[in-house]
Amino acid sequence: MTAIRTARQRARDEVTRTIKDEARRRLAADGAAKLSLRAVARELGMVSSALYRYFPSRDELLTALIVDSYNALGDAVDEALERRADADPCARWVGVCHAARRWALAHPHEYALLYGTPVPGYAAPDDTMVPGVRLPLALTVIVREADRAGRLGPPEGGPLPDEVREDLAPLTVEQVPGLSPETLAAVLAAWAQLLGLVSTELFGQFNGAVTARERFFEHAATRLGRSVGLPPPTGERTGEPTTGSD
Amino acid sequence: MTAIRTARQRARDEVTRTIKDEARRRLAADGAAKLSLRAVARELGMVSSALYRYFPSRDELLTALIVDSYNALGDAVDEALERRADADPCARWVGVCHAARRWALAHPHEYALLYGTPVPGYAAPDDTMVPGVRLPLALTVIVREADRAGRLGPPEGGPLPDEVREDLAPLTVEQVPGLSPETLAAVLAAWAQLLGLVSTELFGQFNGAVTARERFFEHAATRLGRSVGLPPPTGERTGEPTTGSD
DNA sequence: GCTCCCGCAAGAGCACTGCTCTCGTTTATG
DNA sequence: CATAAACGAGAGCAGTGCTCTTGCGGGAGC
Repeated sequence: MTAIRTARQRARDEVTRTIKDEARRRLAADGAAKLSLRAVARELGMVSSALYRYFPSRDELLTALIVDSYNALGDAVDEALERRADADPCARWVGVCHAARRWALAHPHEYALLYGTPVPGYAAPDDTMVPGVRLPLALTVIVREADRAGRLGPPEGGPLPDEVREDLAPLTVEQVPGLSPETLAAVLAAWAQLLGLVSTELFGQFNGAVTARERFFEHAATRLGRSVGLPPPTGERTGEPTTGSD
Repeated sequence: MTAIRTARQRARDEVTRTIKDEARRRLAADGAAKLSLRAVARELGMVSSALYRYFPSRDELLTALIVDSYNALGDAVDEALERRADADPCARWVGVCHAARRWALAHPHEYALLYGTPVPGYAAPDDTMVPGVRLPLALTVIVREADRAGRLGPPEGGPLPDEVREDLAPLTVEQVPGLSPETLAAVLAAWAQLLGLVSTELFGQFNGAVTARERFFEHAATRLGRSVGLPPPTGERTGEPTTGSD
Protein backbone atom coordinates (compact mmCIF):
# COMPACT_ATOMS: atom_id res chain seq x y z
CA MET A 1 0.00 0.00 0.00
CA THR A 2 2.98 2.24 0.41
CA ALA A 3 4.22 1.48 -3.07
CA ILE A 4 1.60 2.98 -5.31
CA ARG A 5 0.19 5.32 -2.69
CA THR A 6 -3.54 5.12 -2.86
CA ALA A 7 -5.28 7.05 -5.58
CA ARG A 8 -6.45 9.48 -2.97
CA GLN A 9 -2.90 10.23 -1.92
CA ARG A 10 -1.89 10.83 -5.50
CA ALA A 11 -4.83 13.14 -5.97
CA ARG A 12 -3.82 14.96 -2.83
CA ASP A 13 -0.27 15.46 -4.05
CA GLU A 14 -1.62 16.66 -7.35
CA VAL A 15 -3.92 19.21 -5.73
CA THR A 16 -1.15 20.32 -3.38
CA ARG A 17 1.11 20.99 -6.30
CA THR A 18 -1.63 22.78 -8.18
CA ILE A 19 -2.25 25.04 -5.20
CA LYS A 20 1.42 25.87 -4.88
CA ASP A 21 1.69 26.59 -8.60
CA GLU A 22 -1.24 28.95 -8.51
CA ALA A 23 0.05 30.55 -5.32
CA ARG A 24 3.43 31.07 -6.96
CA ARG A 25 1.72 32.68 -9.90
CA ARG A 26 -0.20 35.05 -7.71
CA LEU A 27 2.95 35.68 -5.69
CA ALA A 28 4.78 36.72 -8.81
CA ALA A 29 1.87 38.93 -9.78
CA ASP A 30 1.08 40.79 -6.58
CA GLY A 31 3.76 39.96 -4.05
CA ALA A 32 3.66 38.07 -0.79
CA ALA A 33 1.82 40.81 1.07
CA LYS A 34 -1.31 40.51 -1.08
CA LEU A 35 -1.20 36.76 -1.52
CA SER A 36 -4.66 35.62 -0.42
CA LEU A 37 -5.87 32.09 0.08
CA ARG A 38 -9.27 33.07 -1.19
CA ALA A 39 -7.88 34.37 -4.45
CA VAL A 40 -5.90 31.18 -4.98
CA ALA A 41 -8.96 29.08 -4.23
CA ARG A 42 -11.15 31.23 -6.47
CA GLU A 43 -8.72 30.85 -9.34
CA LEU A 44 -8.71 27.11 -8.81
CA GLY A 45 -12.49 26.89 -8.75
CA MET A 46 -12.66 25.70 -5.18
CA VAL A 47 -13.86 27.29 -2.02
CA SER A 48 -11.43 28.89 0.39
CA SER A 49 -12.09 26.52 3.25
CA ALA A 50 -11.06 23.58 1.08
CA LEU A 51 -7.51 24.92 0.96
CA TYR A 52 -7.18 24.36 4.66
CA ARG A 53 -7.26 20.62 4.01
CA TYR A 54 -3.89 21.08 2.33
CA PHE A 55 -2.27 23.93 4.20
CA PRO A 56 -3.18 24.58 7.82
CA SER A 57 -2.65 28.31 7.41
CA ARG A 58 -1.55 31.00 5.03
CA ASP A 59 1.86 31.07 6.67
CA GLU A 60 2.30 27.36 6.05
CA LEU A 61 1.62 27.95 2.39
CA LEU A 62 4.22 30.69 2.43
CA THR A 63 6.70 28.37 4.11
CA ALA A 64 6.22 25.84 1.36
CA LEU A 65 6.81 28.56 -1.22
CA ILE A 66 9.90 29.70 0.68
CA VAL A 67 11.41 26.23 0.59
CA ASP A 68 10.69 25.92 -3.11
CA SER A 69 12.18 29.34 -3.77
CA TYR A 70 15.33 28.58 -1.80
CA ASN A 71 15.72 25.47 -3.89
CA ALA A 72 15.08 27.29 -7.14
CA LEU A 73 17.74 29.82 -6.22
CA GLY A 74 20.00 27.01 -5.08
CA ASP A 75 19.53 25.20 -8.37
CA ALA A 76 20.36 28.31 -10.36
CA VAL A 77 23.45 28.89 -8.28
CA ASP A 78 24.61 25.27 -8.39
CA GLU A 79 24.13 25.21 -12.11
CA ALA A 80 26.41 28.22 -12.47
CA LEU A 81 28.83 26.63 -10.06
CA GLU A 82 29.15 23.39 -12.01
CA ARG A 83 29.09 24.93 -15.43
CA ARG A 84 32.27 26.75 -14.45
CA ALA A 85 33.80 23.79 -12.64
CA ASP A 86 37.10 24.17 -14.47
CA ALA A 87 37.10 27.91 -14.72
CA ASP A 88 39.14 30.41 -12.83
CA PRO A 89 38.09 30.68 -9.16
CA CYS A 90 37.34 34.36 -9.54
CA ALA A 91 35.29 33.74 -12.66
CA ARG A 92 33.35 31.06 -10.81
CA TRP A 93 32.71 33.43 -7.94
CA VAL A 94 31.44 36.16 -10.22
CA GLY A 95 29.41 33.62 -12.16
CA VAL A 96 27.67 32.42 -9.02
CA CYS A 97 27.00 35.99 -7.93
CA HIS A 98 25.56 36.75 -11.34
CA ALA A 99 23.37 33.66 -11.17
CA ALA A 100 21.98 34.76 -7.82
CA ARG A 101 21.29 38.27 -9.06
CA ARG A 102 19.71 37.06 -12.27
CA TRP A 103 17.44 34.71 -10.39
CA ALA A 104 16.45 37.55 -8.08
CA LEU A 105 15.66 39.87 -10.96
CA ALA A 106 13.62 37.14 -12.66
CA HIS A 107 11.71 36.30 -9.47
CA PRO A 108 11.66 39.50 -7.46
CA HIS A 109 8.78 38.58 -5.19
CA GLU A 110 10.23 35.19 -4.40
CA TYR A 111 13.57 36.79 -3.62
CA ALA A 112 11.79 39.26 -1.37
CA LEU A 113 10.12 36.32 0.33
CA LEU A 114 13.52 34.85 1.13
CA TYR A 115 15.60 37.89 1.99
CA GLY A 116 13.15 40.73 2.48
CA THR A 117 11.17 41.74 5.51
CA PRO A 118 10.21 38.64 7.46
CA VAL A 119 6.51 38.31 8.18
CA PRO A 120 5.73 39.57 11.69
CA GLY A 121 4.89 36.60 13.87
CA TYR A 122 6.61 34.16 11.59
CA ALA A 123 9.66 32.11 12.59
CA ALA A 124 11.33 30.14 9.83
CA PRO A 125 10.92 26.44 10.57
CA ASP A 126 13.88 24.10 10.31
CA ASP A 127 12.71 22.92 6.90
CA THR A 128 13.99 26.17 5.47
CA MET A 129 17.43 25.88 6.98
CA VAL A 130 18.91 23.28 4.66
CA PRO A 131 17.84 24.86 1.37
CA GLY A 132 18.53 28.28 2.85
CA VAL A 133 22.25 27.71 3.15
CA ARG A 134 22.73 26.48 -0.39
CA LEU A 135 23.83 29.89 -1.66
CA PRO A 136 26.42 30.59 1.06
CA LEU A 137 27.50 26.96 0.76
CA ALA A 138 28.15 27.42 -2.94
CA LEU A 139 30.38 30.35 -2.10
CA THR A 140 32.39 28.27 0.33
CA VAL A 141 32.76 25.52 -2.27
CA ILE A 142 34.47 27.94 -4.62
CA VAL A 143 36.79 29.16 -1.93
CA ARG A 144 37.63 25.69 -0.65
CA GLU A 145 38.41 24.34 -4.09
CA ALA A 146 40.51 27.39 -4.83
CA ASP A 147 42.30 26.75 -1.57
CA ARG A 148 42.87 23.13 -2.48
CA ALA A 149 44.35 24.26 -5.78
CA GLY A 150 46.68 26.56 -3.91
CA ARG A 151 45.05 29.61 -5.40
CA LEU A 152 43.55 31.19 -2.32
CA GLY A 153 45.24 34.11 -0.66
CA PRO A 154 44.44 35.55 2.74
CA PRO A 155 41.29 37.65 2.85
CA GLU A 156 41.70 41.40 2.58
CA GLY A 157 41.37 43.56 5.63
CA GLY A 158 42.77 43.55 9.09
CA PRO A 159 43.25 40.63 11.45
CA LEU A 160 40.21 38.77 12.71
CA PRO A 161 39.22 39.66 16.29
CA ASP A 162 39.66 36.74 18.65
CA GLU A 163 36.03 36.80 19.66
CA VAL A 164 34.91 36.26 16.09
CA ARG A 165 37.53 33.60 15.55
CA GLU A 166 36.28 31.61 18.51
CA ASP A 167 32.70 32.22 17.51
CA LEU A 168 33.23 30.76 14.07
CA ALA A 169 35.53 27.96 15.17
CA PRO A 170 32.80 25.33 15.57
CA LEU A 171 31.43 26.16 12.13
CA THR A 172 34.81 25.71 10.49
CA VAL A 173 35.20 22.20 11.85
CA GLU A 174 31.59 21.06 11.39
CA GLN A 175 30.38 22.65 8.22
CA VAL A 176 33.37 23.71 6.18
CA PRO A 177 36.44 21.79 7.37
CA GLY A 178 39.73 23.07 6.16
CA LEU A 179 38.71 26.70 5.96
CA SER A 180 40.43 29.22 8.18
CA PRO A 181 38.20 31.33 10.41
CA GLU A 182 39.53 34.40 8.62
CA THR A 183 38.35 33.12 5.29
CA LEU A 184 35.05 31.86 6.65
CA ALA A 185 34.34 35.24 8.19
CA ALA A 186 35.19 36.87 4.88
CA VAL A 187 32.87 34.52 2.97
CA LEU A 188 30.00 35.05 5.40
CA ALA A 189 30.44 38.80 5.17
CA ALA A 190 30.69 38.57 1.39
CA TRP A 191 27.46 36.59 1.33
CA ALA A 192 25.63 39.22 3.37
CA GLN A 193 27.14 41.94 1.21
CA LEU A 194 26.10 40.14 -1.94
CA LEU A 195 22.55 40.06 -0.63
CA GLY A 196 22.89 43.75 0.08
CA LEU A 197 23.94 44.50 -3.48
CA VAL A 198 21.03 42.52 -4.89
CA SER A 199 18.43 43.80 -2.43
CA THR A 200 19.48 47.40 -2.79
CA GLU A 201 19.14 47.19 -6.55
CA LEU A 202 15.95 45.14 -6.50
CA PHE A 203 14.21 47.21 -3.87
CA GLY A 204 14.80 50.37 -5.86
CA GLN A 205 17.39 52.05 -3.70
CA PHE A 206 19.73 52.61 -6.65
CA ASN A 207 17.01 54.28 -8.66
CA GLY A 208 18.34 57.78 -9.01
CA ALA A 209 22.00 56.87 -8.93
CA VAL A 210 23.12 53.75 -10.77
CA THR A 211 21.81 52.84 -14.19
CA ALA A 212 24.52 50.52 -15.52
CA ARG A 213 23.38 48.01 -12.94
CA GLU A 214 24.76 44.82 -14.42
CA ARG A 215 28.24 46.20 -14.92
CA PHE A 216 28.19 47.86 -11.54
CA PHE A 217 27.19 44.58 -9.94
CA GLU A 218 29.83 42.65 -11.79
CA HIS A 219 32.49 45.04 -10.65
CA ALA A 220 31.29 44.86 -7.06
CA ALA A 221 31.07 41.06 -7.18
CA THR A 222 34.60 40.86 -8.52
CA ARG A 223 35.86 43.03 -5.69
CA LEU A 224 33.91 40.83 -3.30
CA GLY A 225 35.67 37.76 -4.66
CA ARG A 226 39.00 39.43 -4.31
CA SER A 227 38.17 40.44 -0.74
CA VAL A 228 37.83 36.82 0.31
CA GLY A 229 41.22 35.97 -1.15
CA LEU A 230 40.44 34.81 -4.67
CA PRO A 231 43.11 35.83 -7.18
CA PRO A 232 42.32 37.93 -10.25
CA PRO A 233 41.80 35.85 -13.40
CA THR A 234 44.94 34.11 -14.58
CA GLY A 235 46.94 35.54 -17.43
CA GLU A 236 45.30 38.91 -17.02
CA ARG A 237 47.31 41.72 -15.69
CA THR A 238 44.80 44.13 -14.26
CA GLY A 239 47.58 46.60 -13.74
CA GLU A 240 46.82 47.01 -10.09
CA PRO A 241 48.31 44.29 -7.91
CA THR A 242 45.96 44.83 -5.00
CA THR A 243 46.72 41.85 -2.86
CA GLY A 244 50.38 42.09 -3.59
CA SER A 245 52.70 40.17 -5.82
CA ASP A 246 53.55 37.55 -3.24
CA MET B 1 -3.99 84.74 9.42
CA THR B 2 -1.03 82.94 8.00
CA ALA B 3 1.09 83.90 10.98
CA ILE B 4 -0.56 82.08 13.81
CA ARG B 5 -2.34 79.61 11.55
CA THR B 6 -5.95 79.53 12.60
CA ALA B 7 -6.79 77.53 15.69
CA ARG B 8 -8.32 74.93 13.44
CA GLN B 9 -5.04 74.45 11.63
CA ARG B 10 -3.15 74.09 14.86
CA ALA B 11 -5.61 71.49 16.07
CA ARG B 12 -5.19 69.68 12.80
CA ASP B 13 -1.41 69.58 13.13
CA GLU B 14 -1.75 68.34 16.67
CA VAL B 15 -4.05 65.50 15.67
CA THR B 16 -1.80 64.64 12.72
CA ARG B 17 1.17 64.31 15.01
CA THR B 18 -0.81 62.23 17.48
CA ILE B 19 -1.84 59.85 14.73
CA LYS B 20 1.73 59.44 13.54
CA ASP B 21 2.94 58.81 17.08
CA GLU B 22 0.36 56.13 17.68
CA ALA B 23 1.04 54.61 14.26
CA ARG B 24 4.75 54.52 15.03
CA ARG B 25 3.99 52.77 18.29
CA ARG B 26 1.89 50.15 16.59
CA LEU B 27 4.52 49.84 13.87
CA ALA B 28 7.17 49.07 16.46
CA ALA B 29 4.84 46.55 18.06
CA ASP B 30 3.52 44.57 15.13
CA GLY B 31 5.41 45.64 12.03
CA ALA B 32 4.29 47.42 8.90
CA ALA B 33 2.37 44.46 7.54
CA LYS B 34 -0.14 44.46 10.38
CA LEU B 35 -0.36 48.21 10.79
CA SER B 36 -4.06 48.91 10.56
CA LEU B 37 -5.78 52.24 10.41
CA ARG B 38 -8.65 50.91 12.44
CA ALA B 39 -6.36 49.85 15.27
CA VAL B 40 -4.71 53.26 15.33
CA ALA B 41 -8.09 54.96 15.37
CA ARG B 42 -9.38 52.63 18.06
CA GLU B 43 -6.38 53.35 20.25
CA LEU B 44 -6.96 57.06 19.78
CA GLY B 45 -10.63 56.82 20.63
CA MET B 46 -11.79 57.93 17.23
CA VAL B 47 -13.50 56.17 14.40
CA SER B 48 -11.53 54.81 11.45
CA SER B 49 -13.13 57.04 8.86
CA ALA B 50 -11.96 60.10 10.76
CA LEU B 51 -8.36 59.22 10.01
CA TYR B 52 -8.99 59.77 6.33
CA ARG B 53 -9.36 63.47 7.03
CA TYR B 54 -5.65 63.46 7.82
CA PHE B 55 -4.19 60.76 5.60
CA PRO B 56 -5.87 59.96 2.30
CA SER B 57 -4.83 56.31 2.51
CA ARG B 58 -2.88 53.82 4.54
CA ASP B 59 0.03 54.11 2.14
CA GLU B 60 0.17 57.85 2.71
CA LEU B 61 0.46 57.23 6.42
CA LEU B 62 3.26 54.78 5.71
CA THR B 63 5.00 57.35 3.54
CA ALA B 64 4.91 59.84 6.38
CA LEU B 65 6.39 57.23 8.68
CA ILE B 66 9.05 56.39 6.11
CA VAL B 67 10.17 60.00 5.88
CA ASP B 68 10.31 60.26 9.65
CA SER B 69 12.28 57.04 9.89
CA TYR B 70 14.78 58.11 7.25
CA ASN B 71 15.32 61.26 9.23
CA ALA B 72 15.66 59.40 12.51
CA LEU B 73 18.29 57.18 10.95
CA GLY B 74 19.91 60.19 9.34
CA ASP B 75 20.04 61.98 12.68
CA ALA B 76 21.64 59.00 14.37
CA VAL B 77 24.21 58.74 11.60
CA ASP B 78 24.97 62.45 11.48
CA GLU B 79 25.38 62.50 15.23
CA ALA B 80 27.99 59.75 14.99
CA LEU B 81 29.60 61.58 12.09
CA GLU B 82 30.02 64.85 13.95
CA ARG B 83 30.94 63.35 17.28
CA ARG B 84 33.98 61.85 15.53
CA ALA B 85 34.71 64.92 13.44
CA ASP B 86 38.36 64.93 14.43
CA ALA B 87 38.84 61.20 14.61
CA ASP B 88 40.62 58.92 12.25
CA PRO B 89 38.74 58.51 8.93
CA CYS B 90 38.52 54.78 9.42
CA ALA B 91 37.21 55.21 12.97
CA ARG B 92 34.62 57.65 11.66
CA TRP B 93 33.57 55.18 9.01
CA VAL B 94 33.18 52.35 11.47
CA GLY B 95 31.42 54.70 13.88
CA VAL B 96 28.86 55.68 11.27
CA CYS B 97 28.32 52.04 10.32
CA HIS B 98 27.82 51.17 13.96
CA ALA B 99 25.35 54.01 14.36
CA ALA B 100 23.32 52.73 11.43
CA ARG B 101 23.34 49.19 12.76
CA ARG B 102 22.44 50.26 16.26
CA TRP B 103 19.54 52.32 15.01
CA ALA B 104 18.34 49.38 12.96
CA LEU B 105 18.52 47.02 15.93
CA ALA B 106 16.67 49.53 18.08
CA HIS B 107 13.97 50.13 15.45
CA PRO B 108 13.78 46.90 13.46
CA HIS B 109 10.36 47.50 11.96
CA GLU B 110 11.21 51.01 10.90
CA TYR B 111 14.42 49.77 9.32
CA ALA B 112 12.43 47.09 7.53
CA LEU B 113 10.09 49.80 6.31
CA LEU B 114 13.02 51.63 4.74
CA TYR B 115 15.16 48.82 3.40
CA GLY B 116 12.99 45.72 3.47
CA THR B 117 10.47 44.46 0.97
CA PRO B 118 8.75 47.41 -0.67
CA VAL B 119 4.96 47.32 -0.49
CA PRO B 120 3.53 45.97 -3.75
CA GLY B 121 1.87 48.82 -5.60
CA TYR B 122 3.80 51.47 -3.76
CA ALA B 123 6.29 53.79 -5.41
CA ALA B 124 8.33 55.96 -3.09
CA PRO B 125 7.37 59.59 -3.69
CA ASP B 126 10.04 62.23 -4.10
CA ASP B 127 9.58 63.33 -0.50
CA THR B 128 11.51 60.26 0.55
CA MET B 129 14.45 60.90 -1.77
CA VAL B 130 16.17 63.66 0.20
CA PRO B 131 16.06 62.02 3.63
CA GLY B 132 16.74 58.67 1.97
CA VAL B 133 20.21 59.62 0.82
CA ARG B 134 21.38 60.94 4.15
CA LEU B 135 23.11 57.68 5.07
CA PRO B 136 25.05 57.24 1.81
CA LEU B 137 25.77 60.96 1.89
CA ALA B 138 27.33 60.62 5.32
CA LEU B 139 29.59 57.93 3.92
CA THR B 140 30.73 60.19 1.10
CA VAL B 141 31.42 62.98 3.58
CA ILE B 142 33.90 60.78 5.44
CA VAL B 143 35.61 59.79 2.23
CA ARG B 144 35.76 63.32 0.86
CA GLU B 145 37.19 64.77 4.02
CA ALA B 146 39.72 61.96 4.19
CA ASP B 147 40.60 62.76 0.61
CA ARG B 148 40.99 66.44 1.41
CA ALA B 149 43.32 65.49 4.26
CA GLY B 150 45.38 63.43 1.85
CA ARG B 151 44.49 60.25 3.62
CA LEU B 152 42.47 58.49 0.98
CA GLY B 153 44.01 55.75 -1.08
CA PRO B 154 42.60 54.17 -4.22
CA PRO B 155 39.74 51.75 -3.60
CA GLU B 156 40.58 48.07 -3.48
CA GLY B 157 39.80 45.84 -6.39
CA GLY B 158 40.30 45.97 -10.10
CA PRO B 159 39.90 48.89 -12.46
CA LEU B 160 36.48 50.41 -12.92
CA PRO B 161 34.75 49.38 -16.17
CA ASP B 162 34.31 52.31 -18.52
CA GLU B 163 30.57 51.85 -18.65
CA VAL B 164 30.28 52.29 -14.90
CA ARG B 165 32.66 55.23 -14.97
CA GLU B 166 30.54 57.05 -17.52
CA ASP B 167 27.38 56.07 -15.70
CA LEU B 168 28.54 57.61 -12.47
CA ALA B 169 30.23 60.62 -14.05
CA PRO B 170 27.22 62.94 -13.75
CA LEU B 171 26.79 62.02 -10.11
CA THR B 172 30.39 62.84 -9.31
CA VAL B 173 30.07 66.36 -10.67
CA GLU B 174 26.57 67.11 -9.38
CA GLN B 175 26.33 65.45 -6.00
CA VAL B 176 29.81 64.75 -4.77
CA PRO B 177 32.27 66.95 -6.63
CA GLY B 178 35.89 66.04 -6.24
CA LEU B 179 35.33 62.32 -5.85
CA SER B 180 36.74 59.98 -8.46
CA PRO B 181 34.28 57.61 -10.12
CA GLU B 182 36.31 54.73 -8.73
CA THR B 183 35.84 55.92 -5.19
CA LEU B 184 32.19 56.81 -5.71
CA ALA B 185 31.50 53.35 -7.08
CA ALA B 186 33.28 51.87 -4.09
CA VAL B 187 31.25 53.98 -1.66
CA LEU B 188 27.96 53.12 -3.33
CA ALA B 189 28.83 49.44 -3.26
CA ALA B 190 29.96 49.74 0.34
CA TRP B 191 26.64 51.38 1.20
CA ALA B 192 24.68 48.53 -0.36
CA GLN B 193 26.93 46.02 1.34
CA LEU B 194 26.49 47.74 4.68
CA LEU B 195 22.73 47.44 4.25
CA GLY B 196 23.29 43.79 3.42
CA LEU B 197 25.22 43.19 6.63
CA VAL B 198 22.54 44.88 8.70
CA SER B 199 19.59 43.30 6.92
CA THR B 200 21.07 39.83 6.97
CA GLU B 201 21.61 40.04 10.70
CA LEU B 202 18.31 41.76 11.44
CA PHE B 203 16.23 39.47 9.29
CA GLY B 204 17.59 36.42 11.05
CA GLN B 205 19.78 35.01 8.31
CA PHE B 206 22.79 34.72 10.59
CA ASN B 207 20.82 32.80 13.17
CA GLY B 208 22.57 29.46 13.18
CA ALA B 209 25.97 30.75 12.21
CA VAL B 210 27.17 34.00 13.76
CA THR B 211 26.61 34.81 17.41
CA ALA B 212 29.30 37.42 18.09
CA ARG B 213 27.32 39.76 15.89
CA GLU B 214 28.67 43.11 17.03
CA ARG B 215 32.30 42.11 16.67
CA PHE B 216 31.61 40.41 13.37
CA PHE B 217 29.93 43.53 12.10
CA GLU B 218 32.70 45.77 13.30
CA HIS B 219 35.27 43.66 11.52
CA ALA B 220 33.22 43.65 8.34
CA ALA B 221 32.63 47.41 8.55
CA THR B 222 36.33 48.00 9.02
CA ARG B 223 37.12 45.94 5.95
CA LEU B 224 34.43 47.89 4.10
CA GLY B 225 36.10 51.14 5.04
CA ARG B 226 39.42 49.84 3.87
CA SER B 227 37.89 48.70 0.61
CA VAL B 228 36.90 52.26 -0.29
CA GLY B 229 40.44 53.48 0.33
CA LEU B 230 40.40 54.59 3.95
CA PRO B 231 43.69 53.91 5.70
CA PRO B 232 43.89 51.75 8.83
CA PRO B 233 43.95 53.79 12.04
CA THR B 234 47.10 55.85 12.38
CA GLY B 235 49.97 54.52 14.38
CA GLU B 236 48.70 51.02 14.10
CA ARG B 237 50.58 48.59 12.02
CA THR B 238 48.20 45.80 11.18
CA GLY B 239 51.08 43.89 9.69
CA GLU B 240 49.28 43.25 6.45
CA PRO B 241 49.73 45.98 3.85
CA THR B 242 46.75 45.02 1.76
CA THR B 243 46.61 47.81 -0.72
CA GLY B 244 50.29 47.76 -1.30
CA SER B 245 53.25 49.76 -0.05
CA ASP B 246 53.04 52.42 -2.73
C1' DG C 1 -24.68 89.80 16.05
C1' DC C 2 -26.43 86.73 12.60
C1' DT C 3 -26.01 83.63 8.99
C1' DC C 4 -23.73 80.71 5.99
C1' DC C 5 -20.30 77.46 5.05
C1' DC C 6 -16.81 74.32 5.57
C1' DG C 7 -13.97 71.22 8.40
C1' DC C 8 -14.84 67.61 11.26
C1' DA C 9 -16.29 63.11 13.58
C1' DA C 10 -19.47 59.52 13.45
C1' DG C 11 -21.81 55.73 11.54
C1' DA C 12 -23.41 52.59 8.04
C1' DG C 13 -21.99 49.96 4.41
C1' DC C 14 -19.14 47.49 0.62
C1' DA C 15 -15.91 44.21 -0.75
C1' DC C 16 -12.46 41.98 0.88
C1' DT C 17 -9.33 38.97 4.11
C1' DG C 18 -7.87 34.53 7.32
C1' DC C 19 -9.90 31.13 9.65
C1' DT C 20 -13.47 27.85 12.03
C1' DC C 21 -17.24 24.86 12.17
C1' DT C 22 -20.76 21.97 10.41
C1' DC C 23 -22.83 19.02 7.07
C1' DG C 24 -23.35 15.71 3.63
C1' DT C 25 -20.53 12.91 0.45
C1' DT C 26 -16.81 10.12 -1.20
C1' DT C 27 -13.10 7.01 -0.47
C1' DA C 28 -10.09 3.63 1.69
C1' DT C 29 -9.53 0.11 5.13
C1' DG C 30 -10.55 -3.52 8.58
C1' DC D 1 -20.14 -4.68 4.22
C1' DA D 2 -19.50 -1.33 7.70
C1' DT D 3 -16.74 2.07 9.86
C1' DA D 4 -13.65 5.75 9.95
C1' DA D 5 -10.99 8.96 7.67
C1' DA D 6 -10.64 12.41 4.18
C1' DC D 7 -12.90 15.72 1.49
C1' DG D 8 -15.63 19.83 -0.74
C1' DA D 9 -19.08 23.13 0.06
C1' DG D 10 -21.27 26.57 2.64
C1' DA D 11 -22.27 29.63 6.46
C1' DG D 12 -20.36 32.48 9.68
C1' DC D 13 -17.04 35.34 12.73
C1' DA D 14 -13.96 38.96 13.34
C1' DG D 15 -11.15 41.83 11.13
C1' DT D 16 -9.37 44.95 7.19
C1' DG D 17 -9.14 49.45 3.78
C1' DC D 18 -12.02 52.60 2.02
C1' DT D 19 -16.42 55.36 0.61
C1' DC D 20 -20.53 57.85 1.39
C1' DT D 21 -23.92 60.24 3.99
C1' DT D 22 -25.38 62.72 8.05
C1' DG D 23 -25.34 66.00 11.54
C1' DC D 24 -22.67 69.11 14.54
C1' DG D 25 -19.95 73.13 15.65
C1' DG D 26 -16.58 76.88 15.04
C1' DG D 27 -14.65 80.45 11.91
C1' DA D 28 -15.48 83.92 8.32
C1' DG D 29 -18.18 87.34 5.87
C1' DC D 30 -22.16 90.44 5.89
